[in-house]
Amino acid sequence: MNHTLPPAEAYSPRQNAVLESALGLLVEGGERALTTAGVARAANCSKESLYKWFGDRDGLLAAMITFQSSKVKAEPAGSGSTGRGALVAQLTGIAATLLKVLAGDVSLALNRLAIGQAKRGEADLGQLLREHGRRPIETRLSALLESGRRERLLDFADTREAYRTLYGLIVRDMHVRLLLGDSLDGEEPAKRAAQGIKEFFRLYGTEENTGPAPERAGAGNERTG
Amino acid sequence: MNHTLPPAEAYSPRQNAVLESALGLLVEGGERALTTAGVARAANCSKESLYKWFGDRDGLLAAMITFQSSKVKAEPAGSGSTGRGALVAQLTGIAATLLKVLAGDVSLALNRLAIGQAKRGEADLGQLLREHGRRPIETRLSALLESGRRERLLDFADTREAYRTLYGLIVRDMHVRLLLGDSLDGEEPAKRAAQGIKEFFRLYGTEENTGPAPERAGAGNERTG
DNA sequence: GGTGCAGCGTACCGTACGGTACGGTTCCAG
DNA sequence: CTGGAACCGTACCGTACGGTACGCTGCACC
Repeated sequence: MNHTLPPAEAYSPRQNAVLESALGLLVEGGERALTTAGVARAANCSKESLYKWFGDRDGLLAAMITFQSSKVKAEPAGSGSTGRGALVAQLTGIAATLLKVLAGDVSLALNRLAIGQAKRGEADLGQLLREHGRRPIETRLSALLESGRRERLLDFADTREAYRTLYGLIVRDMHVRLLLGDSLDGEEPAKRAAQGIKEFFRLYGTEENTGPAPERAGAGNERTG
Repeated sequence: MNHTLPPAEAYSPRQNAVLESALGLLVEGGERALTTAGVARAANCSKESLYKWFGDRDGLLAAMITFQSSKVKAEPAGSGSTGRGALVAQLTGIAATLLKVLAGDVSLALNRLAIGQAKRGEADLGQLLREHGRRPIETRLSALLESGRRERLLDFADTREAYRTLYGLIVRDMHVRLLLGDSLDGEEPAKRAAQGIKEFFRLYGTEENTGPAPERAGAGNERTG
């Protein structure tokens, strides 16, 4: 009966439904709306069951994070094709997915929850969110970057550094802005992803692979004849 | 007696001291520690005075944000010298300052507070924080970028886009990581700022100003024979 | 049919917090 | 000296929330 770290195996269908209700409540009204009584009412279950299943309120929050991350998983691992085009396509796809996930209601709500909870030093939910939410993306992107390096399409020394730069080029300040309540006015995920990847190749592509020096001052005019 | 929007003029010295105490309390224990009774006790003032000065708890939070941002202001507007070296130096300086501010205890605590408060739609403190914390940086950096463009050192179409890319290259995912409770292990602000500016010039510098194609894979070893 | 278990709904408890009221003290103006 | 304003410290109030206990129902199993 260790509730301190949520189990890796999934919860029961009933518990999944409860967690779904809780997530909806969180998305709708923020942390203040996520009371135990509120969750019980929204999910048509008793508070006693909540405490039996998740230990206490913090356990419920942790379960919500693991549950949500388990839903996002399971992607099509990418085709085995090689070459610059394939690499760009895969990177762009992951980048667009990343942007869409980060901008999603549930992700934002959970990040707000974990960040609001975090204090100097202790950061229980934050670590959980990093482990379940960010590390998978990092490993996938890093693997792709390194495969690109093996193909001599990319050139970098430190994978982690390259990954972070790529992340910065893709996400920029969008995430924090959204977390603070700003709206992404017209930031198209796919377009941003493509642009970020293009810029990344200009920085870390091998000489013949920095891509067509893309539209600079003229956004939409002649393409370098 | 409109407490809804905090006054532009500074608060009285006594009130400043109270706000300072409140910030300390927030940094130390997070939002949960920031109770009206706790602030009153820490600042040796009465709750009644708190409510008289700041209206209610939200007014106190808003006052803390404006107060803190007012302390960060007042920087040496930059020398009037021109040329690529000066531009790089100024950009790097601002970038380093930005990183140091973002990683500061008080900034992190206030951002956590505003983010935790933010909900889908309503985001009272978030807007305040963006206005007082992020917009000044954006205007300063944007002005510098445009002056660089006038000098034909930089080449970009959309200032806001260029600014955001610059921001992404400098900050990357550091801010969110810190907000989630991660520690920046060995990320040197000055070094990161210089690296980010260098990369930005490789993307947006004019042809002769993309900088010396900097150390790529070989951080000290052979350069692409 | 009987028995036990899982779970729902509700009532309940203790505490913590936002906000208000009040008495006492200091300080300044007249 | 007197009046008042500002303010401190504390007590107080209502409410909301986390967590627990209890009675009831439905269901599986024997």
